Amino acid sequence: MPYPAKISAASVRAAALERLEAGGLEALSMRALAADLGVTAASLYRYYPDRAALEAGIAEEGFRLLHAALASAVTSAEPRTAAYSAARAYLEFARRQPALYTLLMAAHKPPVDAGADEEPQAENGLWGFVLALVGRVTGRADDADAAVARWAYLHGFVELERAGVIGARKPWTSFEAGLGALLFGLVAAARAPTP
Amino acid sequence: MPYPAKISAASVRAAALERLEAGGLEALSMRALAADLGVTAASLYRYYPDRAALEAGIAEEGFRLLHAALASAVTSAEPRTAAYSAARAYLEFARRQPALYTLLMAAHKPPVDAGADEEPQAENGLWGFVLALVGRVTGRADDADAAVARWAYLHGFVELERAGVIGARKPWTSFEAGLGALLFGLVAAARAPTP
DNA sequence: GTCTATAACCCGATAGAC
DNA sequence: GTCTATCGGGTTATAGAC
Repeated sequence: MPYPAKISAASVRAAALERLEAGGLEALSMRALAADLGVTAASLYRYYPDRAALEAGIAEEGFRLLHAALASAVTSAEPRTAAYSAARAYLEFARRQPALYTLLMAAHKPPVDAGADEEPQAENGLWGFVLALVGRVTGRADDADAAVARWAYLHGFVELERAGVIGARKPWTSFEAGLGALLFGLVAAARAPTP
Repeated sequence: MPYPAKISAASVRAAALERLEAGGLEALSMRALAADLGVTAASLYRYYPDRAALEAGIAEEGFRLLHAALASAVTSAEPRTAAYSAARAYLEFARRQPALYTLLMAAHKPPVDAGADEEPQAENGLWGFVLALVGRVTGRADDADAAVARWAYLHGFVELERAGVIGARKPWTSFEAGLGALLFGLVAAARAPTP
């Protein structure tokens, strides 16, 4: 007689996020997740048809969380200050939720399929935010090259730190120094259309 | 009567590299690897006590391969040209052997253990090479910050491309542009000890 | 040194009762 | 909507015969 449902799509996602934070991505199995929720694995399939769908749902929520974290970190109207704040927030997000971050980065793997653009909405919103942020620094709107470069730097730093490459050398100072150098160079490149 | 050994540590590693290239990291199971070699899984344990040891052996070899690829790509004595060549070679290595590259980056996870530095030799050699390469551009020897920043950018670009983030936007132009901007900024920062 | 056989786990997913 | 039971697959690793 369990008439009021014990779980919901939202509660499944929430439990999945917790488990992800705690035990990493590979610890997220349908069985274990169901156990956390006090149900059996079979029940989950009422809310998500398979594991891939569940991961997609988590990623969608993760992109929203990341977007919100970046947006709320930007308190200054000065472009460069804003870019720094957002970069630190990005790094912190990845540090605090490493498994979720990994899932986000692996989320849009499905490379082609068809022509229809069915990218997750939350991700598009995030990309637009980053694009605008960088554009205000370089003075060029829609400067995708610059935005990609910045993102690559941030992502690479996150992963190197995670891999243990940093730490032994110099953790924090490298981040600020490299970010400063990259922004400096991007601004210079935007002003002089380069060789 | 199989007296001459069918396999060896080296042949195991070689087969593992092939399989890695073909089927990705998760396709590298002791069973499948043994099947490739024409033996049973149990035989592998004569040469590597467990899976972790095998992966470590592969990683060691992978670092040597990467180091060799970078070194042979540097044909110019001009620092900036050399840095560009090495960067392209790095990107190409990651593109051609994606699974091996992933394994390399995940290889030194074992974070602490004890005080003794038991890092793989091949990796230290690689780091020294990169450090010298970047140092010649910035004019500062042992500029770890700059080397880390450059590495982070390269690694991040590799991973973003792999994740499908690039491609849809702008693949190649972003790489060169961002790398140029980063190097420009690093040189500038090295000359003026910064704010 | 390689083999067979097997222990002891893990996983995703489904059918059908309640 | 949740359950039990189960199918069918995967994995690392070991014991002991040859």
